[in-house]
Amino acid sequence: MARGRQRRRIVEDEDNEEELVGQSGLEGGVDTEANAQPLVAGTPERGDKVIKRARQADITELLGAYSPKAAPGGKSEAVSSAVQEANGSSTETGNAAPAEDGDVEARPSQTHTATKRTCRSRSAAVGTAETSEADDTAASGLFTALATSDLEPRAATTWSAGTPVPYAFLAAAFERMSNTMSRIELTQQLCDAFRCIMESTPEDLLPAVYLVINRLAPAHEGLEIGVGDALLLQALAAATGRKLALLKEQYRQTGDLGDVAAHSRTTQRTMFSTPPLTVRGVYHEFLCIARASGRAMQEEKKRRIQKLLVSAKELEAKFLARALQGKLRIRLADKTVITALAAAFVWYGDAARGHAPPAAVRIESSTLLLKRVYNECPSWNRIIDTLLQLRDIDERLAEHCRLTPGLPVLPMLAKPCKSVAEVLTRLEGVPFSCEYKYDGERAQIHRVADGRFHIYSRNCEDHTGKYPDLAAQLPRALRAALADAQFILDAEVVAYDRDAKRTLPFQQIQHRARKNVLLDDIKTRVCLFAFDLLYLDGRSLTRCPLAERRRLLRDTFQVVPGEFMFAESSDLIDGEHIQEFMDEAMRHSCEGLMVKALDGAHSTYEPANRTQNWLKLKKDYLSGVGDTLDLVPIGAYYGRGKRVGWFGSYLLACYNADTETFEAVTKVGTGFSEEQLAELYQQHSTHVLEAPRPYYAYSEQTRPDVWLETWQVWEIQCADLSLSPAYLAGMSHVQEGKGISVRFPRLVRIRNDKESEEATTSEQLVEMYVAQFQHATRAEEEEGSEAVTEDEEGDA
DNA sequence: GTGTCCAATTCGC
DNA sequence: TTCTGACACATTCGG
DNA sequence: CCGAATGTGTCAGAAGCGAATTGGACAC
Repeated sequence: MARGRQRRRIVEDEDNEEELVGQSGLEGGVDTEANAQPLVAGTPERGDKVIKRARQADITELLGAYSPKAAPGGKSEAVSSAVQEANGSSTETGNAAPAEDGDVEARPSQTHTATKRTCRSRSAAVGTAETSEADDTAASGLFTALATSDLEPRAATTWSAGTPVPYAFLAAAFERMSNTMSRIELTQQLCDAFRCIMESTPEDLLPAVYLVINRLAPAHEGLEIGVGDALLLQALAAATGRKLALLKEQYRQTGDLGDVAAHSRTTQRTMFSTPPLTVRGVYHEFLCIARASGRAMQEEKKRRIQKLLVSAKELEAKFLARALQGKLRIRLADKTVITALAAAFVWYGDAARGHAPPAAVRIESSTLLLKRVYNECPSWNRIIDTLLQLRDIDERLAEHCRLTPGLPVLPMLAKPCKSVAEVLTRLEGVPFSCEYKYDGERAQIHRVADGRFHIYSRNCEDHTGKYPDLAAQLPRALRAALADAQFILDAEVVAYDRDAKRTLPFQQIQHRARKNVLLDDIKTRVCLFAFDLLYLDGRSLTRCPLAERRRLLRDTFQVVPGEFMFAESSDLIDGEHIQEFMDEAMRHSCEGLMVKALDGAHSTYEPANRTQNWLKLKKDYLSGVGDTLDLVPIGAYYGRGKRVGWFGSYLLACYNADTETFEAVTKVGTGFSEEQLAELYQQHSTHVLEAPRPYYAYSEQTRPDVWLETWQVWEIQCADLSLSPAYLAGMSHVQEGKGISVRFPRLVRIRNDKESEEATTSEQLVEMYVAQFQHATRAEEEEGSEAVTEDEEGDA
């Protein structure tokens, strides 16, 4: 299985199928034996990665300074330890008032973990030992609501225990959820649905969870549905016998393929009846669709979708279509699922033991535990498997689903900041560090037991095959004493010019093939800029402070110029220096800065959370600093989903004064308020053209749904200018056959003071494009040979 | 059969 | 990646 | 002192460019 994991679809499918099908009970058999095994063995699945107890003790000691506050009394040992564990990350000192027995529910904010603190009054929070902190999901209202329910799972199910859960049950739940506005209610509904399933047919829980989050398998397995609008519409046409063009038109009007499918369904009702769809059946069918490959793959996918749709009732068809399109639109994602699942398991466990309704506090601590576990082990297969056997959420879950090299961790993300001042207020009174934010690709690098490396992308996709050069370079970066170390490293891969000793633009790295790259074929070299260490030889470091992680990082690795370097960083104090450092970063072709809490309880690694702890500062966030263009809308596209009835995006052009043409530069679909969107639709509807003006320059790939007159000018903010095969602005002026476009366009405002001929010109665009590179070049000249600095070089 | 091109899809930012 | 909007919660303000 | 107003964080769901990949269609 370990072998199979690093390859993709075709060959490994056999293995995967067994794994998925087995665990989800899709083959009918409940398969408990296979499932029971890992629990006993201590480490599910890849059994060889047992973490040594002794090592674990080390880390506990290391974390001693951040010891948990007292857990609330009167709780089961298991839950207490869960709370302790979770609390470990957030309490700076042990001086919080000891929790008393009694009505814990009344003051949940004291007992739950504040893995992330609220930012507003950090100084105050420090002063009061942070007892008033609230977690993101620590809405007492939420947990109280989840703890009160009169659901009788058995009575609420329409199917008998042990039989497959009908897909209609899920579809009905989806429909209900997409109509409830309140998040609390929504979570409650999801919780109820999960409870019904696990009380009656627990083996359907895993496929149900996958259908809810609309994924097929853990991200690193790389299983994708591979169905887009086009194919789906074809299948729909075939299943209902309606004209493709008609369906397309309907899609345009409703913006929702689900509605189209549901509607088509009713018009073409049954000639013969098919067996009802089941949750496991639909999930299994999705798997098959995802795995279809080779000759006539599209046909097969289409056939299977068709089959599903034919068997589907109205609501079922709606959500099947949405699921296949990847837009379930039930207003919930991972975090909500975690909360609902945690609550459901508390109820489930209590039901088994004949307890009274669960207390809000226990649901809260279970949610935090589950969240933590999911962060470090994002595999629902593994988690649900374990939970079903434990029939409870407690520390044993964390034991079985822990950080393991070979299983990617959700990466920590940063919050955008609009100014240096904002950074300072957010990090007031906390030591912090600034790092260059390199313009490359995030990489999480794992060294597993057999000494090999696995490289994962920001989305936990396996990119090992994309960077064989990194795997070859890495051993040189490990210090001799730690040559065999297992680790998980967080870093940025950046295209690098070794002769000039400088980083290259993002477009270079984007150019690399995605899989099966051979060392000899590599043209663009790559340098790794490491900035964090999450795991080292059996120890999870995610709850160490950044200063500590960074120390370990530098103790473990050494700089190899041009191959492995540490992200340039500086532990500064005031805003003045931040600005200076930012300018310096820009001169080194970086995107900006990352600012991170360095020490204390708030500097831990919080996977997947955009916390205050990591802030990102980019020049184009800063108002009036980044590149701004004045462009003219010349076309528009119909909106979908939320944007039905309006234009969802517009095609924008610059003005070529020489040829007196408007040349398409980019589309823009973000930056406007809903109100603005509605207004713009109104306004531009009255300026629609039958056909494009002869002086519009565009390529077929960007042909809009409607053409517009040139009567407005919009100010557009962007991050960079890029060379484009799809846009004709400044065509061939910089590179033969390429035009100029922009990265991350968004609307800033409407320039009512400008005529369309006063828009940014093609010439100006070319100048701006060229200027981008002069910055870096000039910086290099000024700094001489020291263009690349490594503060660690002498250290190596 | 083989090669070439296009359209659709996914995924990086 | 970018952005906005809705919700839930916590704090502050005002009668 | 309590309710209203305000501020903040989280989450979901709109939307962008460019590149690689892959199947299908078509020419040779």
